[in-house]
Amino acid sequence: MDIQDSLNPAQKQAVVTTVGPVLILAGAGSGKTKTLTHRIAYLIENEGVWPNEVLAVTFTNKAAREMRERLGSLLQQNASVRHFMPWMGTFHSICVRLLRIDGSSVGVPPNFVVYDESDRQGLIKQAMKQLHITDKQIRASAVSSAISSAKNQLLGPAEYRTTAQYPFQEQVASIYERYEHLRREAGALDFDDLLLEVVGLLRHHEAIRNKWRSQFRHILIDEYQDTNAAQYAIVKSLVGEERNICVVGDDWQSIYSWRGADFTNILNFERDFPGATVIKLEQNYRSTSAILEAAQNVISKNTARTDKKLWTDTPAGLPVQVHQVYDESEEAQLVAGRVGSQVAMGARRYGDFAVLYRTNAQSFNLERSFLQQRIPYQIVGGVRFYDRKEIKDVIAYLRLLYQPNDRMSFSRIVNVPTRGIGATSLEKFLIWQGESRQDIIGALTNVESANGLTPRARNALVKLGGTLRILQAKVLTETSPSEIIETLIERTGYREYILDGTPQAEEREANLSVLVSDAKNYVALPDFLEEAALMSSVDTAEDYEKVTLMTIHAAKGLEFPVVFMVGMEENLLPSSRSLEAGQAELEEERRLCYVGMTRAREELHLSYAARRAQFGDFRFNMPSRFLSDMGHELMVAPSFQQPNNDDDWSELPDFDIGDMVRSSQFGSGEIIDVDGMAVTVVFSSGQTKKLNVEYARLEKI
DNA sequence: TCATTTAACGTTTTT
DNA sequence: CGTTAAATGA
Repeated sequence: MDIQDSLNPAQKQAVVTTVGPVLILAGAGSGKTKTLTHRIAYLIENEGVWPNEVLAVTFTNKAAREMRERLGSLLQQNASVRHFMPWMGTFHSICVRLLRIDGSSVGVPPNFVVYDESDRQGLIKQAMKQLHITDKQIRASAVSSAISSAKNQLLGPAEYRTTAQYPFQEQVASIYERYEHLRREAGALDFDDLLLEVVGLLRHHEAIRNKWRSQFRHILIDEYQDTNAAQYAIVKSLVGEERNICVVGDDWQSIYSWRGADFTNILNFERDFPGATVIKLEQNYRSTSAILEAAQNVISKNTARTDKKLWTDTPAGLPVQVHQVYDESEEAQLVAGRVGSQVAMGARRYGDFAVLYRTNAQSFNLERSFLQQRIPYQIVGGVRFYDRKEIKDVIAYLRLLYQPNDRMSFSRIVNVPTRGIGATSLEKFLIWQGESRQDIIGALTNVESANGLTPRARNALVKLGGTLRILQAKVLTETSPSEIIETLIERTGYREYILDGTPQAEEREANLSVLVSDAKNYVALPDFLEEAALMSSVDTAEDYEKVTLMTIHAAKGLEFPVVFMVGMEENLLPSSRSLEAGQAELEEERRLCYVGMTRAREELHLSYAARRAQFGDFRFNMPSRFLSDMGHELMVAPSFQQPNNDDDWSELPDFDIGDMVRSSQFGSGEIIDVDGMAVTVVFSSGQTKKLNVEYARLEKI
């Protein structure tokens, strides 16, 4: 089979135009991934390009994995099979690889570790503490996003200070400075540093830049509308004299400007790379024309955009359906009910459905209804597997073994499991360790010579040091990651620590087993650590037997036969923040709405509630303006009946003293006190808990 | 000085 | 319900 066979003319052109800059404006559902993979296959098969001369950048690890698989089967069908692959991955993972090789030129240690958002905020809190800035007045998360956007604009602490105007920015400048100092000491890089250091590497080291330029003879960038200034700088540096750069994107689907993404990068591509071939993919293969038309009506209200006209030759299909409901729990019931009946009729499988929402908080009610109606579901995003406490603990141990200057990780695990080392002892130890010019593990084993520590703390530290030293030896002899983890869990007493007799113990242990089997996929510890840090919450494997629940952001690039978009209300979509912020932000919300709608292949349902519990009380939001933008071809489903009781708590069962209840967490018990939302329950296990009926899923029995 | 108990809080979107 | 920070007790 020829690589070009299944392609339409525009796609074919995108595949065979292999010389010079190429801009592919790919509308939603226009076969973008297919085109990209075919292009790579074509380069390798027909143009004699070696796989390792190709650099393909994707937006998520999942997209990279998918592309790798597709490319594998594409190349296998053809004569010559090469068992190695192009460089594929997110900007972040590519940068990790470059820095492992050449990072020493810009002062990045070869064994650096990657800090995620919560690590970064932890370090910011430490920096603030050292500067005696209370985290009451400035939130660490605010500092974090300020630092992040500074880094995304390629501003170091000094440059940032010169731009500071307000007292807040002055303070951030100091924290930023301190943070960078601590981060360097720990041998760690945060997400933004990965990009920033590579920018510096390529800018200031001509030989290295030229090396990579001649290595990557063909560069492909997916989701180019979501690149930020740092990523843009990397692209510009890597493109060599041949200028074989191909970017794919859709300004209509730019939804990450709050993260520093700048879709003018795609609008300026022709200016940056003169003589570029521009190819528009406008035929949509995904959605029915009813869905496509409604989506097009929404997006066309934006002013800052390119002109495109998506078309399809598929039939109109069912009209887009709008459902008005009374409140969020009725909304959830409606969705779950629809899913349940369609599956019961045999018309669909659970995996055919996706429910999309603006904020993660909205998943709660949906989950409850799905549980009640016994419909299997999976949440994509939300809490990452690698964000669970037991997992982060083990990762912290591993990081410390690999990078024994990582104070953050050390502080996390020094008293986990409990060893009798509290805040005071830790601080004393760290001060001494800092002065003694040894790394943490070395300092632990020599801690006898430290003074000021209580004998109890000293003994505990020595013992910990011994254990870590043994484990560290295993890292150096390149024992497999899974083996290291297993030894670690035993030797540190971590297994005993999580088996504390509570009902969650089993789940925690199961999570550790998953971690061990995950680790079996990696030969060396650094590879595993990198994956753990860069694995995003949307990178979870899909399950075809479950309904998918996720944010609209997380749904980008996916498609489903039936999509429900819930919470189509003013102040939610568009969000209240965007309404306050202004026109540009509102246009981004509109794009977000467009992205959500175009995920649907056959059926699209939109719902809005008259009343919604938001920010602690009840809001009465207007239907989203995007609904009226969609045109008149919508089917408005029968409106809700106002529940006959006007009690605010109608969905929550009434609880009285003496009632028997069941909790998924604590088992069954008896209510002994009721105080507004707070209910005191004595459980059969003997423990007494004060629970909030709004959050605890208490079931009356 | 450390560990356990109690109170307060939760709302964008994420590599 | 989870997590986190303060308060309390050993």
